[in-house]
Amino acid sequence: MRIATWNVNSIRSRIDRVEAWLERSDVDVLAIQETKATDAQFPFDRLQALGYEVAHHGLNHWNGVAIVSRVGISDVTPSFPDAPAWGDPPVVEARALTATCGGVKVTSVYVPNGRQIKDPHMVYKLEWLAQLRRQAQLSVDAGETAAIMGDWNIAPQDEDVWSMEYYLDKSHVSPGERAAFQGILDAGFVDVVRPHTSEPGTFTYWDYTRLAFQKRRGMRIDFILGTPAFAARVAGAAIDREERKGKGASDHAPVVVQLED
DNA sequence: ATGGTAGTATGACTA
Repeated sequence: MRIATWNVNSIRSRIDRVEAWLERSDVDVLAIQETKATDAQFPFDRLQALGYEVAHHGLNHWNGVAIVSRVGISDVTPSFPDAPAWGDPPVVEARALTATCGGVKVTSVYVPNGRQIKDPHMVYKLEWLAQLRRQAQLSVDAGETAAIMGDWNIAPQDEDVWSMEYYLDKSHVSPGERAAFQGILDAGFVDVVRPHTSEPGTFTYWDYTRLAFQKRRGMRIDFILGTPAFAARVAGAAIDREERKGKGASDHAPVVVQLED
């Protein structure tokens, strides 16, 4: 079974690319982030025509997460217990979606950006991750075959950004964010992709501006974290940076894991 | 040089 995650930055503007990528990548399950759509706007028919079942959680034109699967999809659950709210009035945003696909409990996450070190959105980000950690701990303790995958908006290690000097005092690399990410690992989850993609300069995201992709100025912020039961089945992993190339690309590349049966 | 580009309910905000 092949399982992947991809921040597509709008499913409506990216649907041709997503369709083409699903056809050539041969993935069975894809967790999508930033659909930027409501259910009414989501192109369910296009993905269903390729043989995938689709679960989507989108409230408006911001955020939005989905899971598409051709190995079955059940127990679909939007968000997670005690997820904090954001905005005025405060709303629990569409940033997480869980479903069971082919015997694996998959959670698609779009972690809040944080914006700046001293920004209310950073407080929201850290609280969101603290609550996610609680769920992660329950999942590990229950012995589940589960993965939390998506855009974490955190570069956990210095080598996960093209320049620490550039990111000094910016979000994504701060001690607080890294501690929050480490919290998920401390709960027992494992980064199952890094061991297979350890080459220096391996990133999953490149800013649209300043020719960042061409200059190889990226960040590794998209991760597939699995429970020990999930990690034990991982046979390989890859980051499809080819998908970042050309006109109409998302600013994120898909991340893929191969699971043994 | 708070620029650049891409997305959206687009002349305003998010990433």
